[in-house]
Amino acid sequence: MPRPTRESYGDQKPPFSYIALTAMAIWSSPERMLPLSEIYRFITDRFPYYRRNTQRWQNSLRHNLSFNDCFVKVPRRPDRPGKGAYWTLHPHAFDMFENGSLLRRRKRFKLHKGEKDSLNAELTALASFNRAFLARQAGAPPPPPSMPSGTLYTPTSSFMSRPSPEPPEVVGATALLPIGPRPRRAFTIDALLEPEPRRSSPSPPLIPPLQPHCPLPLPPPYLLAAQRYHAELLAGLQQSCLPPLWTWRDTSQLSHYTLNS
DNA sequence: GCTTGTTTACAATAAG
DNA sequence: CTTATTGTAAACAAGC
Repeated sequence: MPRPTRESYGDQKPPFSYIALTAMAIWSSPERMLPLSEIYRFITDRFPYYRRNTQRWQNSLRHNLSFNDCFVKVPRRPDRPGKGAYWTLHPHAFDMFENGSLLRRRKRFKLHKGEKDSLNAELTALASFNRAFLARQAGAPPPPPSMPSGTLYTPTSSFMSRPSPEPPEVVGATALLPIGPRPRRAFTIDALLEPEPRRSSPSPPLIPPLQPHCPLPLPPPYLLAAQRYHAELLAGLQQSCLPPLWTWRDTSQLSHYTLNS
């Protein structure tokens, strides 16, 4: 645990809003996304002021996470078990802070209803996708490595067996992007298990993941599919985010930030 | 019971 | 002064 130095704000309240503090935490992480507990830890590690009255400010921070559209809750990958979801920044929310001042935003970032709906549909589809994989993992033994990559997923778990008009091999994606301009592959396990995302038109190359999680024993196909989805999501987020918004000015204490121009 | 997350309500403060 | 943004409290649900 870092000790406060005379360079830090010490016990004084840092001149950053909760939104700014949360954005710093998210942005400082390698994957640009953090669970809630890690956001807490980032703040308490660097700003001693927030080591007291934790109930109060953490409630406020959670309020900000839910209330502000600039924060996006991303479901955990099935191979990353843990509590709570990951929080990241919306790709369109990076001009919130004007001229390097993290003290107050230029304007509130607010999504229109259509954008919000399609984003929520996509994220709930991802959550359903993850749950389906977990259910399959728990119910049936992991698929043999010889499983053909085009194998359709037949839902067997209880939560998938609700009466539904759509084909059963579509996992929770019935409402995926009914409106909205972003084209994306059909969110079926079949589509995600394909070796390469086929793109009808040449699209800009995706930014490679910062930390490719690819252990030597190759994970089963459904894990690859989930990883690919998250990689695409992350790449999409990063395309409008690079280069990093701010850097540390004091690397020993990490309490002062400067915004890159 | 605790953590995470959502939501409403209202006070406080900065910005225009 | 008016409005927009931020901070705080609180009720509540879901999941572990």
